[in-house]
Amino acid sequence: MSSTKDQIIVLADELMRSKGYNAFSYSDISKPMGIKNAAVHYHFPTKPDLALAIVKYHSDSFDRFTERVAEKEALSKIKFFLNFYTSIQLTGRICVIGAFATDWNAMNEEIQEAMSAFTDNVIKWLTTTLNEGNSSGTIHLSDSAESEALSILTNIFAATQLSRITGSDHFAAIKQNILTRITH
Amino acid sequence: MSSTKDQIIVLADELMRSKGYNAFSYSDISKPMGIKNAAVHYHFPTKPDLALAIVKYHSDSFDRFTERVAEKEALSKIKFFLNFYTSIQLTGRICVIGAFATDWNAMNEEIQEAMSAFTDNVIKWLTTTLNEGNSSGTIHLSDSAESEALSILTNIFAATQLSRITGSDHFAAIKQNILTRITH
DNA sequence: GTCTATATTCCGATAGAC
DNA sequence: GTCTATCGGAATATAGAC
Repeated sequence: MSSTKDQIIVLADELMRSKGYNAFSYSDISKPMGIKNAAVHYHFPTKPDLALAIVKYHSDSFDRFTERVAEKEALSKIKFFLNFYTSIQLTGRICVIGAFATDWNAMNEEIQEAMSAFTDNVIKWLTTTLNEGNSSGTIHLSDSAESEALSILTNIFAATQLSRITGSDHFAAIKQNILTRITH
Repeated sequence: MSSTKDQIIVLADELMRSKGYNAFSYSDISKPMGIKNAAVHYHFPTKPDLALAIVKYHSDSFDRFTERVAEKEALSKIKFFLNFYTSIQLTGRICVIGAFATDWNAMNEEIQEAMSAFTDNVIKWLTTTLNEGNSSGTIHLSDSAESEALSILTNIFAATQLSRITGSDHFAAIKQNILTRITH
């Protein structure tokens, strides 16, 4: 049981990450939900309001993710992170970071700031986790932890994009390459 | 001196890679060029025609690039390739691969096939070049050449996206990380 | 909180003159 | 090859009843 408002966010997020922000409309949300355009506008008066809600949705989801894996070993945390992207790829979507980056100049400042804060959070978590694993010996770093974090993040989120164009085999190869790199 | 048609393609490409395909309109092209909507439609009857022209434009540009560097040493080729992305980043745009990937499900089959062929070409060139450098000893590979090619490509094209959100320092770090990886 | 109805604007696209 | 003029449609958004 989730509220109409929550259902709208989930659906809008799916649309955003499959067709792009400017390719979906309020009726793409209202029709499959069996409600009217005006009902969506009641919950989210403007489309930027909807975009902002999508950012917050991902920000909250990521916070829950980090809490869920907090007690696990570092390399295991990274694997859970990468497996999350596998589920994105399997459903034909792309990572929210790339989706917003592409439409960046069509977004207002409030949305941009929320996305920046969220993305910085992801990078910080990756950096900290890589350092953890490096200290305990399960992860091997050949550059600074932050540089490796940026490398891994761009690898995996771009892999969801690239595999749309060239096929899912490339996603698997990129994911494996990351694991090979940090464990050798 | 370039034709109106060529100027339209260049401008449409800039718009596509700064605002996204569905965020720019025919008047975004005609107004700055000082012509009318109908003139753009004369050269490109439909918007998908314009998108297809953008793909061909990049495909031709890439072919000219590979010819230009053909006689250079492998590591030097890779550096030219990465420097090309630096110029993309400096102008605030993103790589065309990511731009089309995000709007993938809003594109017709003809465009998708052209983009797939172009992207495969880029991957093949990277793979061949990495093998070249590995044989001559200037490039170090710790995985298959194709996996490393995919890793480098996703790193650098996603870096143009990520740096929009978190700043240009991250682009520099990712680029440096690639070079460190293949030379150590 | 959802509805009907509608306002407004913009977009992609076309016809026909020059 | 570019223009004026315009069409049809879709999109965001709002007013007011229920």
